[in-house]
Amino acid sequence: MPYLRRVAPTPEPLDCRILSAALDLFVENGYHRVSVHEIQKHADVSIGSIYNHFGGKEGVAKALYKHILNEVDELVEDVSHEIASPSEQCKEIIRLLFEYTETRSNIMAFIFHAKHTEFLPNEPVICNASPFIKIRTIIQRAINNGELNGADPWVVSSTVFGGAIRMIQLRLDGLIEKPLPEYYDSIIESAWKGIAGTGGHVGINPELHIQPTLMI
Amino acid sequence: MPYLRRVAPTPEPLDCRILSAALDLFVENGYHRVSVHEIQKHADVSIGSIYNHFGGKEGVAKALYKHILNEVDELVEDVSHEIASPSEQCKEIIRLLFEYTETRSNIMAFIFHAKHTEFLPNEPVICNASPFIKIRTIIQRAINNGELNGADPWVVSSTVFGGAIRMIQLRLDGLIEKPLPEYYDSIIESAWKGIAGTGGHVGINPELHIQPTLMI
DNA sequence: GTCTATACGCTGATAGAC
DNA sequence: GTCTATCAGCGTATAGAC
Repeated sequence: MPYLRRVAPTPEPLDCRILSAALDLFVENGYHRVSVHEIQKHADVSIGSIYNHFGGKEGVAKALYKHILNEVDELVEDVSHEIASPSEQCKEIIRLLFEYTETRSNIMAFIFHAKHTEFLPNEPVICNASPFIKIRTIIQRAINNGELNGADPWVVSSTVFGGAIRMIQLRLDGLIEKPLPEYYDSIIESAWKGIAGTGGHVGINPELHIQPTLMI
Repeated sequence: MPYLRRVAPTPEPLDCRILSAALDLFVENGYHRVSVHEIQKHADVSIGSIYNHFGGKEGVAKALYKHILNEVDELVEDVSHEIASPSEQCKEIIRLLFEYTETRSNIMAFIFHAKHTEFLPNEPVICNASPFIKIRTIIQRAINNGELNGADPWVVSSTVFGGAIRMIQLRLDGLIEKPLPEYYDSIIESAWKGIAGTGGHVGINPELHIQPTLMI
């Protein structure tokens, strides 16, 4: 009777409980304000287990970081295989990131809000992680393609993803009140067509030089 | 003989030495990896002085934060008074931010890289600080003006500043190798005119649904 | 106001029973 | 492999002399 077996479901693996608790706590309070004891408490495991599995707090953060990066990497891979046009791949990635911001906000917060170099000193900056490199490759393909214009790749990728990432951060910070998917069409159109109105100047501004005055 | 007096110049005020040292250390190592002893050592003052002036490490961070936000606020104010067109104001602000990224990178890093809520729990998110609110007001004026199009203000401001902020972060992370001012014309043009090429689709992508697979 | 020496709590980490 | 009890060290903060 297989049905009965499901009355006592296999409990969630210990590793997952630890990582899940750590993610929540890190996002909520920041890495340094979370102690191993708190993780242990929230994950309902012993301290010893945490050290056995991950070697310590930094090990937990590292595993979490790798795990999440891997998921994002798969997301990019999936999109790459499902869609032919590089330009459309970018749009789909943005659409999915907007979706995740609503459904898995902690993961997005961990990616876009956490300052990883502060608690993972030996890791390269996140922009050099695999999925982000892949995204820049997609951009380059779109440029070669003619789907995106021939400006500097940094400028193109910043324009394509900068607005979306900005909105994700504003949403995570609680400033934007509506779910991001509602803005998807609009942000894509703005990035691709630009935001110049009908009444304004579209050129580069003239030579204006306000001297910097910062004191520190 | 006023000249002679300058042989022994008034030493830099103690407060400034502390804030300056703290800024460097916070940016280099992150707030939590910097101890009060290190600040004391680098600023060449005693621990007692730090506690007398700022009440502790968090007080130093808070003062630094306020000070820098104030400088940015003045920057926005200056631009507002020098330039009439809201749209041109945005461009000039971006130009200045690019300039600062080269000349005062620590300040930019403190603004755009530090996770303030982690060490200043009671402060509102930085996007709600005065200069950023003013910038959004400028955006709104440009929309009312017709200088920027009538999309949602969040979309417009994210498109206008998202690309620039992205480039600042990439530059601070060491990925972009050339000084940002070289990209200024290009990023402005991309944001205002969009980045669609001649050979590509400019429309919204069709209904594509890749299911989320993140596990945590 | 400035400094030195000191106290104390917290946190990451370990040892050892089960 | 899992757990509990305990340790050692660091880092904030203070007390008190000058």
